Amino acid sequence: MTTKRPYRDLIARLKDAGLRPTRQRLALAKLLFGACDRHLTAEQLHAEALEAGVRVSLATVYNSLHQFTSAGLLREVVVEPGRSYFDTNIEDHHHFFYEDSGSLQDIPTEQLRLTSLPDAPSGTRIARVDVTIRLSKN
Amino acid sequence: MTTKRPYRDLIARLKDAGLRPTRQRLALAKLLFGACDRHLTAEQLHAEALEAGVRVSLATVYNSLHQFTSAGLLREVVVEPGRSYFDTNIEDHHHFFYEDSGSLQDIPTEQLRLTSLPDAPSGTRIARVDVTIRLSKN
DNA sequence: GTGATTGCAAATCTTTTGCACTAAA
DNA sequence: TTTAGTGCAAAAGATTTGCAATCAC
Repeated sequence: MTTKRPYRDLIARLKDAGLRPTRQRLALAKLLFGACDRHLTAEQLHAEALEAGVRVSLATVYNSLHQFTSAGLLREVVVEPGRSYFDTNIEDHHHFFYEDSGSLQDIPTEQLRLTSLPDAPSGTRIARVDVTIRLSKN
Repeated sequence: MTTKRPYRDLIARLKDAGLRPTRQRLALAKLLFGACDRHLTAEQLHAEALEAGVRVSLATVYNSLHQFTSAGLLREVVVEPGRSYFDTNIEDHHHFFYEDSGSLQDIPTEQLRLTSLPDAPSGTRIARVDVTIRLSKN
């Protein structure tokens, strides 16, 4: 588990994305892509890294998250003023947002499919469609 | 145009919402609700107020926007990290977001209707569904 | 070696807050 | 009056940036 083995894929993944597999990027990538799909803020990822014994600065976490996003490894999700989430699921999908806890959850694709979309205004094209279902407590 | 006439409705509107029709709130309400539907940031509204010769502090603009939102006169829309828009259209509707200019535009209701939604997870109810179509330049 | 990456601290930007002052009822 | 509302300046958060030190290749 702590061998070099699990880094194999990650190194390739970073290289393919044009990013040098530095110690920090690898450690962050491992936390992000190691397990299931996740929705994390920079702050949260930074805390996880420190807990895992990875020395990395918050600035580098921000930089890495944006680099991963530009490279298409992550998706940035904005649902609250003043806070960005980074989603490891880059498939086409949508979100539940729990207003009370501020957490995000993927909506299974088959449960929400947009059948018809408006045309993009002339001179533009649709880059992405985000559906957020905001949930409050009963 | 600068008579007291146009304030009649606004005064009633604020009073109905449980807000004292102060000079600042009235002026802001006039800018917000005077014409067509708008999408404004606090900063933008503050600038407009100053241009219109209304002396009001940015803090009061923020306060008023949130009070209007709580009162159901406005809707807060979050599409970009670190910036909130306030939408004078409180009907059920969705948005185009122009990524290059950072501006919002309503999508005519009939052009995007969600036919099926997932059930709300137990213990929660759907407070709102936001669809944002992100547009980039061709 | 050399250019990319990192860490730190300072800067920036939006938004909120505390509190004395002012205005609406 | 009396209580809500306002303005200011300071504080708070999240994020970014500049630059010297460090690391990957």
